[in-house]
Amino acid sequence: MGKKKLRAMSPTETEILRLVWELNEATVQQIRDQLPSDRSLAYNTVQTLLCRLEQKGYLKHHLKGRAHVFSALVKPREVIKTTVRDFLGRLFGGDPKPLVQFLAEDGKLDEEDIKRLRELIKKKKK
Amino acid sequence: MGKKKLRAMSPTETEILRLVWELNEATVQQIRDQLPSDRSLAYNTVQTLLCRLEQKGYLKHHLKGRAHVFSALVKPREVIKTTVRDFLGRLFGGDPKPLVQFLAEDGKLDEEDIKRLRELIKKKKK
DNA sequence: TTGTGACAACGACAATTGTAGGAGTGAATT
DNA sequence: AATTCACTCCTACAATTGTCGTTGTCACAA
Repeated sequence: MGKKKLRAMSPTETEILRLVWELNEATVQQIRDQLPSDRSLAYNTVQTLLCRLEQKGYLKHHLKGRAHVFSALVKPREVIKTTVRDFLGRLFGGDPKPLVQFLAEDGKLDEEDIKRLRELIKKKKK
Repeated sequence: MGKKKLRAMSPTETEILRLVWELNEATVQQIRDQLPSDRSLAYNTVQTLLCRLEQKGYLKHHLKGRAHVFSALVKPREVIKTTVRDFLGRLFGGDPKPLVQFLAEDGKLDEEDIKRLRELIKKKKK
C-alpha cells in the first residue's frame, strides 16, 4: 500500500478537505457555498486552500468546462486516523478516555449512542 | 463568570500547557523533562512557548530563587471545551459520533470504558 | 462589439509558529 | 579569582497560515 507521507494540513485546510469529502467533488464555488453560515471566506481564499491541499497531495482536480473540479485523493479514514491521534496526543497525552468522557458529560452523547458503541465493540472483539 | 477571551493556542502550545497541568506547576526545565521521549525541544524553545502561553493569558509564573515557576490560569475543562469543539467542527462538522465511533473501531475503547460511560450518562440525565 | 459575470493564475503580505542562538547574571565549585 | 552551571532575556528567522487583490481570459448577453 502506498503509505505516502503527506505534508501536514493546517486547521483551515482540514476544514476545507472535509467539505470536499462531503460533496464528493466540488468546484471552488461549491465549496464556498458549503461553508457553514458563520464562516465566510473569499472566493480566492477557498481557491488558495484547495490549491495548497492539492500541492500537499490531498486533492486532485480535473476540468469541467473551464472550472476546476476538485476531489479527494485520501480517504477520510486515513486522515482521521492521524489527525485524531495527533490531537489526542497534544491535548490528552494520547489517552482517549478523557475525551470521550468529556463528550459524554458535555451532553453530546446519549444512551442511544452508547448502545450502538457497545454493539460495535462486541462485534469487533471476535 | 470571567469569560475572558483567550487568544488561540497553537498545537505545540497546547502540548506544553497540558504538561503544566500534569505537573501542576513547573519550571522550564521540568517541562522539558516531561516531554515524551520522542519529542525533544531545546530549553529555549520551551521557554518561548511558556512565555507565549503566559502572554496569551493561559499561564502565570512566580519566582522561586531565580527560576520561573509556571502554573496554569485556566482549567483543563475550559480549554478542552473550546479546543474539542473546534476540532470537532473542522474534522467532523461538529458531530461527535463519528469521532467516538472511530475511537471504538480503532480499539482505543473497550467494554469497560463503555460501561463507565453508560453510568456517567445515566447519572447525568436526571 | 462591448459589457458583464465566472473563473483561474499569480502574487502579496502581515501574523503566527516552530525552533533556537547568544549574551548576561548570579551562585556554586575548584 | 576563574570556571562552570543554571537560568533568564532579548533577538532572530525561515516556514506556514490565513486572507485576499489584481489581472487575464473566456463565454454569453445586450
